Amino acid sequence: MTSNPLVSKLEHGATLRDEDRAQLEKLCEPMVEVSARKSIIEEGDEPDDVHLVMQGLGCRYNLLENGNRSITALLFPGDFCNLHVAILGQMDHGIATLAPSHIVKIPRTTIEDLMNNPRIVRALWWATLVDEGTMRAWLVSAGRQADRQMAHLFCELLARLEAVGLATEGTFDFPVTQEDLGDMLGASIVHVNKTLKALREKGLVLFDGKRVTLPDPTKLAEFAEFDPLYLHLENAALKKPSRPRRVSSGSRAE
Amino acid sequence: MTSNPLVSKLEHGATLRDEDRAQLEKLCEPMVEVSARKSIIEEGDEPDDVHLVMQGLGCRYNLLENGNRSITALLFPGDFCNLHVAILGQMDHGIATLAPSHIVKIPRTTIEDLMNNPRIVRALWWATLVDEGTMRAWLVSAGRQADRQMAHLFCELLARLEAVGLATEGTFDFPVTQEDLGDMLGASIVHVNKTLKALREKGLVLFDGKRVTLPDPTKLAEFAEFDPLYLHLENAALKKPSRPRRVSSGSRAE
DNA sequence: CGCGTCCTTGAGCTTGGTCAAGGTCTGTGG
DNA sequence: CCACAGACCTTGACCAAGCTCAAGGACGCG
Repeated sequence: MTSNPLVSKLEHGATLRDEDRAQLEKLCEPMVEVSARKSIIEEGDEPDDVHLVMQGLGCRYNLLENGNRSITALLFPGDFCNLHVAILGQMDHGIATLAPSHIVKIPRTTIEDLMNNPRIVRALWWATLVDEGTMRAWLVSAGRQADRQMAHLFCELLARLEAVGLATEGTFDFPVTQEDLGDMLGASIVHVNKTLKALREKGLVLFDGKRVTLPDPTKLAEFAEFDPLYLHLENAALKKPSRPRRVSSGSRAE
Repeated sequence: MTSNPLVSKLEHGATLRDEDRAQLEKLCEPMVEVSARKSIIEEGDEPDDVHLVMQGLGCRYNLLENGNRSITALLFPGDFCNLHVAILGQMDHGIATLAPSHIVKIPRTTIEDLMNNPRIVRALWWATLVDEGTMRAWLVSAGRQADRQMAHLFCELLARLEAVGLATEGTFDFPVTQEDLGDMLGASIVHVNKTLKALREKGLVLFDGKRVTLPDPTKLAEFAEFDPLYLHLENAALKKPSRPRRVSSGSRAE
């Protein structure tokens, strides 16, 4: 058993040996402390190092011309900010902290060394695909009403954080402002406030700006139409018994 | 010069040798013809083969419980449907055709062979990252008004299709219904119709269900706040001269 | 104690959804 | 060749979700 968030996350997607764990743990220092609401990488940057969140909470974001910020992903402990540094030049989005965090900067060459270990390559590829699935789920969710969308987000957070031991009994730390939440959902701060109130009155979500409590996760998942398949976790919270089948009249190729 | 869409796409992201091109071209047969609106892979499937679009138009989609379909990506010639088959088990989304298409099915083992060629691995990784950037751009776009969002989509299509020689002079084939367009934008069919009318009256977009004409791409890009950075193409259409800088009061780490 | 940041709520307006009706186009069978 | 059906497009009327503006309250920190 390890307390390293990178290792415990990757164990969900790949089979690692002790030597792999040691190699991964060696990556995770030295850590830099970054306070809340700091920019780490900006759109257009060409960073030399790969950044990894070890503690706290970061996000991917894009700024719009009207000054709005769109948050496209949350980065929890064990999540990489820019693993692709060696392939793409400029960043097409920014990275910032939402809460006080510990970040590691890993030189590009160290990452290239990792690529010689096929089990680690596989694990990192798995993590990338989960990130992609998560973004897809956000995109689908963005087309729905704000209350469902917000409920879906909280379900996802519970499932993700439970998988790395950061949530128990339907509660977890989530120190963000309502404005941050609005940037995640593409909603105004006023509407976030009213939506939170509605979910609270339904007994689905309690949130005080620091911590989230979900009194009845199953009921919340039903309300949100949440299905954790996209997280590709073995024993995900809120897992559905069976897959929904096609509704429309379309027919299958061949 | 090749007419193979996979090769000409990957040349934008990696440097290939003749032997690499030959190896890639060998993948691309035999092709299967699939008519429009057919399901190719469904959510929950565990496909054995990797599917690649060679001609036509496909999409990634998710079905919601109310029967709505959310299209999360468009698959043009040269795009893989499920390159990750070896890493993830179940599909967390479906793949379908929108237009009549030619599809290749590549056995998993052939893909594993490809992974021994580092230039091809790099090229495929680049393609995956571009897909990811594209999805991120859709997510950001989803938070904006339908007319801007639609304009953004048409700008993206122009840039992507120009890069593979499928668009000239601001016009390209795009045989989808307004309902399909609604599924891409998360908008109702009625609103799609009215939005198309508004863009037409502004002289920005002409679309007849088969073909798109953009009379003034620069003006459209300005309206859409389109920036092709996320496509990571060397000589992208509609490229902006400089990157926008941070507006908010946030400060940088360190 | 005072200021800044964040939360809360109401009022009015805009965007976009739903419903309904009719129009166009195309392929098929008489 | 025409009639018809089905799929898709178009438009108007009305309603609901969500945005902006505005004002005030709670809380924490220097």
